[in-house]
Amino acid sequence: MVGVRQFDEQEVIALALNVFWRKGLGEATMQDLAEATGVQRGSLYNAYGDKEAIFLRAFDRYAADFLASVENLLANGDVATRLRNFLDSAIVNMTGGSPPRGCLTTRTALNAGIASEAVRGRVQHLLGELERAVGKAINAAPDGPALPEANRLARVVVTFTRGLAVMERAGYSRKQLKESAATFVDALIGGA
Amino acid sequence: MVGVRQFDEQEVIALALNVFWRKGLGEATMQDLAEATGVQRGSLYNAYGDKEAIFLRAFDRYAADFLASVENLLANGDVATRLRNFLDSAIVNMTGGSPPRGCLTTRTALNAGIASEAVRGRVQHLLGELERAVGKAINAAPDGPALPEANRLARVVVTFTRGLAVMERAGYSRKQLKESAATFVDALIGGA
DNA sequence: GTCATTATTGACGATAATGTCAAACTTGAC
DNA sequence: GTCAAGTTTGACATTATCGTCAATAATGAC
Repeated sequence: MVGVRQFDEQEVIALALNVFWRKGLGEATMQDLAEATGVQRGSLYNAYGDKEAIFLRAFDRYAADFLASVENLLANGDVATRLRNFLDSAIVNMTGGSPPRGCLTTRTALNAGIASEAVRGRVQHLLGELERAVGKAINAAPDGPALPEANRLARVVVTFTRGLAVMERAGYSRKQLKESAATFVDALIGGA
Repeated sequence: MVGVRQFDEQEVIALALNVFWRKGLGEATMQDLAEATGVQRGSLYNAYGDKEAIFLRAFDRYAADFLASVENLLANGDVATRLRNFLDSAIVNMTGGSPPRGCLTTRTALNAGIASEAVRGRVQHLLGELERAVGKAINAAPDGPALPEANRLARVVVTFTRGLAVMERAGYSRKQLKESAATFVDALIGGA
């Protein structure tokens, strides 16, 4: 390797992820990324091609981390406990930062009409993986339902988390979201 | 009145609503609005001031119409029937058009971080009104729960509809959304 | 019919973002 | 040390959007 890259790729992608998380794919500019990473625009174009390529790398990292964390939280307890842990984690994820960053997946999905096929594919894939993980987890719980029903419920749960992400953007507080999530689980599982 | 407006305000706002619905407040340009309405950019600036003012008028119309329609659908039947009607209406609303337009409220909420205080306020107000209408309706149903619980459930239901809107943008079909909604109501009410 | 008032029009300058490129620079390989 | 390969840099042309404005046109009031 001769002409060697002057910046740490991992770090640049992490910093870029933060920009996309706060502004969204459409609103973030190459200038934003250059400022946040300390790498000039020209270098970013040379290294990655365009903004979307950077976004895809950042999103892939985000998706892998989030999914791994979720699988871990879904591993133990009865159905209600697993769902509570999953929903809490999603709420913490979207209300983190100051000001809160919201949910990257949801923001990206909302621009799916504008974004490219590749971006749409990543969102769909992550949502599918979440459904799969939740379905598997509630099916495997000691009091879990049988498989086709578990998968239907998983989709409802994932859909509900997307709703929480929208409500967060609309101004609902972490506390309000947690209360809604608790009501949801109680009503869904019949624990109330 | 001396120099009189050359265009029909109602029609222009309706055409503008369609543009915002398809593109979102941030992505729609004054040029888009000018082309869709047949009114030149300069005239739009003269008549309304800026893009956001046009958006607020369009959104207010949309919100009033949607809310009126929803209140109507929530007026009869047991809790499950009322919720099914409400969810179906939301799904039809967001999957209408070709290609589907999605949900204007949800798209707008996702840009709330960027948008102005006035825009955020409209979104919050509409969501609040929806919660109020749903809470009142399920409380008033023959088999409806008492009030504090009805309101908590209403928030869960409204949150779920926001989730449906996100899933629609992610590529889920009307049929898939309806199936999810049915599972949701069955599980929530215990009708399954 | 005249006029005052308002709307319309098209052009203008400003700003911001994109993508590209040649020149300069850096560095590992030999 | 020299060199070739790849990176960095700053500048450039292009495109898009915004908001404004002076000139022109239209019309209700009298």
